[in-house]
Amino acid sequence: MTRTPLDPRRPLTLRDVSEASGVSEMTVSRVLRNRGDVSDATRAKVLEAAQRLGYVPNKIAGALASQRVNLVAVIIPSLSNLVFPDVLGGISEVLEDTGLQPVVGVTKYSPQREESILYEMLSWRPSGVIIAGLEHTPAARSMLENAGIPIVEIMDSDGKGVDSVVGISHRRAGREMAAAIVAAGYKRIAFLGTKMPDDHRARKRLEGFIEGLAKAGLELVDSVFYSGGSALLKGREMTKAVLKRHPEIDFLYYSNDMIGAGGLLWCLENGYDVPGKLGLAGFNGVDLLDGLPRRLATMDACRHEIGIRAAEIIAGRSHSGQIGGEVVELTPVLQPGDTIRKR
Amino acid sequence: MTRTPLDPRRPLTLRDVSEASGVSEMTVSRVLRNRGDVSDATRAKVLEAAQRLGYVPNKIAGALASQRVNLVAVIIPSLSNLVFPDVLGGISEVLEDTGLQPVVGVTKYSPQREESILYEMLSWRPSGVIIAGLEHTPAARSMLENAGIPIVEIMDSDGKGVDSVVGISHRRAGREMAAAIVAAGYKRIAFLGTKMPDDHRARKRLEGFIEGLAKAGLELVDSVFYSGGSALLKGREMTKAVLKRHPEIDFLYYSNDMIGAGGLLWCLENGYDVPGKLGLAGFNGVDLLDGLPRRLATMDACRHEIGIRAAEIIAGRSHSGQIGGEVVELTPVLQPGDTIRKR
DNA sequence: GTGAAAGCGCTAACAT
DNA sequence: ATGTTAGCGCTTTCAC
Repeated sequence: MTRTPLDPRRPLTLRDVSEASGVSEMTVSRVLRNRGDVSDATRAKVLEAAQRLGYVPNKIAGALASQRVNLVAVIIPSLSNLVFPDVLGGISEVLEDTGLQPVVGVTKYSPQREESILYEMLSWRPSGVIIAGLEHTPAARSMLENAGIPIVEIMDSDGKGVDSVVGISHRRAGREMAAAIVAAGYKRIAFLGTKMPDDHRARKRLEGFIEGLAKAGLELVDSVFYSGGSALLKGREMTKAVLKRHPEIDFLYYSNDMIGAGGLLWCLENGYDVPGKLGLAGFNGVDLLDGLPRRLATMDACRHEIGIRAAEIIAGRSHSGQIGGEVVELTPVLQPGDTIRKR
Repeated sequence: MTRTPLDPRRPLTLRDVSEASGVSEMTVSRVLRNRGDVSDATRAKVLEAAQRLGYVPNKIAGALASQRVNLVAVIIPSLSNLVFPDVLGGISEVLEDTGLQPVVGVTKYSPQREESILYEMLSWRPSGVIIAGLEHTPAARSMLENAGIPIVEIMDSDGKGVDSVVGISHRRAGREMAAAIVAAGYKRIAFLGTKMPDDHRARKRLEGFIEGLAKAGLELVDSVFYSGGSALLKGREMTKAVLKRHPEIDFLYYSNDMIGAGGLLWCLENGYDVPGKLGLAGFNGVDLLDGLPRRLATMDACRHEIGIRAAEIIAGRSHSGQIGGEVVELTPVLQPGDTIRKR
């Protein structure tokens, strides 16, 4: 399809607005970007023409000329998680009044996908990258190191980041949950999680949890990992299976609130004495828990604040004023709810 | 900051790869895009150099030169909804092997935000737009009409679209739910929804529902709208309130499954005879329902398939082969579950 | 199979 | 306050 000057579907250019308004391209450009001094009269002429024609600027050309792109790459493992939408909320909130725009990529917990999404996004020369986790393929890590833009790795602070890091220590979260459970007098404890070899944060929580139990001379009675399907349903099924196998269990630690909620519903329906004879806890602090018949014990993962702090670093508005290499470790708070007994 | 030729943070260009490999920029470009004939020897040299240097192509320049952008704008109202992540899943699935990349914008149900996000996205000259709903500001509609690229409006088929449309009739969904409820013998019916003046699909479902009741000579006993907070919790609260106000109610129709689930849990805890004396239904068919103590009646909104069909149209792979103006009306299926009594 | 030249639509820098 | 010039880093086109 050739582009004649008369083709009505040819996207409009600055030149069209320039001709329609009798003002130079440069001045049109200035008006449209609110730059420099332009008289009210010409400004009005230009805006009228642009609006009448329905001109939409070409950011591709603009970005190439100015070497500036108002995009921030945000790379996360999943959207169906309830946790990442919260992080994104925090990010948007901050970026909204900076002129920066988040662009989201989803890796599905695959390091290979992460690598290729990162490559794709970097090829648009964004102003910064916010990426979940500290574990990346060597190629991805090297891209991040050489990108020459601010990088913020989020969610996890257990390890060394490429540049800035905003997260929580999942290992510590696991340890503290173990400590709370032990302190409440539970002794025969099992772990239920989703099978996600590349969910390093869930893995670290489990490691910390085991460590915490060990400190009290305890070991996990059992651990189960499922994958796929409705998390709520999986939580039920896993709970039923593990309690059948080990009726002596007195505490179930779930790797996330959704499966924990499923487990809680199942236990209540089946007449378990929660938290008297059987304690339960999840992780994340999702607001879905507010609607359950009983409050599942959990730990707030600071999702919204992680988003805010990460975006602030990218926007150069971080509290510290530091340039790069900032490390922010947030502290998740244990919410004992009604599924850990009081002592 | 000036860019000396020695600055190690200056992004690499084709020229750098060209010099490092002793091959012309043009040939490097061909290798990197797998275009045209290049001898294996030079191809190897180029790839080696590109990899060694860590070259990441500049898509901005590429897009400007080629007038081709592999981006598809996807504009939706919310991510925390459980429904849009499913649509996105369908979209990605299809686009994955077309070289196209979805870029997501979230409007929060604000027409103004939708307009500005659309403007922003169009300024990157995407290859297509997938946008939720048929209702837009006049300016947004005009941008869509003049964009000169495929537009697919999704989720809703009750109205006239700009170009292609893939969705379901929410009015009809409401009518059919009403018919099913009436057929089951319920008579004193209330509606519970979230207060969302710009959620046109929820509005149309309610309108269709009222219409369906009218056909049987019935009227809504009550309707309640809440906003904000955990949907599950809101569902509980609304249910409690409305049943207190109108104890004679024998059916509750919820505008979405999440508040429906909250209502279901509350009713079960409070000893209501569901579905004998009180029937319940939601909308969407979210898989969370699988994990509830009883299956909430619902209607599948065909979210995943909507994503697939929309993406196929953008990718030019639609079954019909039609160019533009395609209208696909999907048929939501009533899933009676265990909360509508059988006759 | 490879290279040289022109230009995509803008904006930085420098006039005036 | 407004205009002119020279690219931004690629790809298209055409030449060899």
